[in-house]
Amino acid sequence: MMAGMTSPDHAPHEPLPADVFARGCSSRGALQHLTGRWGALTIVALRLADEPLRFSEVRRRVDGISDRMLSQTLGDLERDGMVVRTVHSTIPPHVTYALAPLGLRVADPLQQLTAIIESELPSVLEARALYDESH
Amino acid sequence: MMAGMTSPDHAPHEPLPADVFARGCSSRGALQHLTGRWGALTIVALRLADEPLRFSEVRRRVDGISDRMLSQTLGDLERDGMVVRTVHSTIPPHVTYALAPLGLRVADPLQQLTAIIESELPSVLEARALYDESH
DNA sequence: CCGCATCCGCCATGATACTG
DNA sequence: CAGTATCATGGCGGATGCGG
Repeated sequence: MMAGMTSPDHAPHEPLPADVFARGCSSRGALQHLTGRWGALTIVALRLADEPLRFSEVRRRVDGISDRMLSQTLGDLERDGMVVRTVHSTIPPHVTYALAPLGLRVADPLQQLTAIIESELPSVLEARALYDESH
Repeated sequence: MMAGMTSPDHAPHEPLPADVFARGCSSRGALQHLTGRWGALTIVALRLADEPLRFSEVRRRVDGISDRMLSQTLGDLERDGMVVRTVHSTIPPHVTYALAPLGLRVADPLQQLTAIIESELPSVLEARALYDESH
């Protein structure tokens, strides 16, 4: 029994069990991996690169991420089918990460989101200044 | 595009465009408020409601959120200009939250993201099962 | 060297209780 | 009803070390 809002789900074809608003739904976990501190930036970095990136290249693009968090983030995303990890048997060995088809789909809204935030940052800063004045 | 390309040498106070990939950029904070644990769900809940919601209504829709986190999340979003808080001087007192224009813009990609995750949850679960088999 | 696992300090989170 | 205050905890992230 899922607690949560009763969404106006009038899907005539098939039931949609997934509900990100439901506390126990697995989609929450998947969303968290994408919207967590580093998930979105990692996905968008891979999207903007438009080619497989090595571990250190992702780390360089996602400024400030630690090895540990990058490793964990990529692992979570790979497990969820968002990222494909490829080991190249060369010398020295060489591992690349690329977006899986599913990762490419979620990358689209994530990139839109980062683009909006970047372009609207002045508005955000202005709103913060106003807010801080009266609080 | 400039995203991800933190030029190695540049003037420190140059009016550079916002870059979510840069460690110190304020846009990181704004992104974090939106992609944090509760930010996206709160925004999308307000978007789906399509009308101002009371504190307790948001809490009911965003299943599992605590008073403390909802208060903090709404406060952060209000400060960033994403949400408008309105106090109605009635008895009992009545406070509603609605999306500001900027919040409405970011709600669009966020809602797309949640929709993709919900519809693709079976793929995610299948990917996880495959991953867990070989790890 | 690159990728990733372990130890540990710290902050965000959450449960509970209290206030306007 | 709409929050705020206090305290306990777990996840985050840095430093370090190991394995390929």
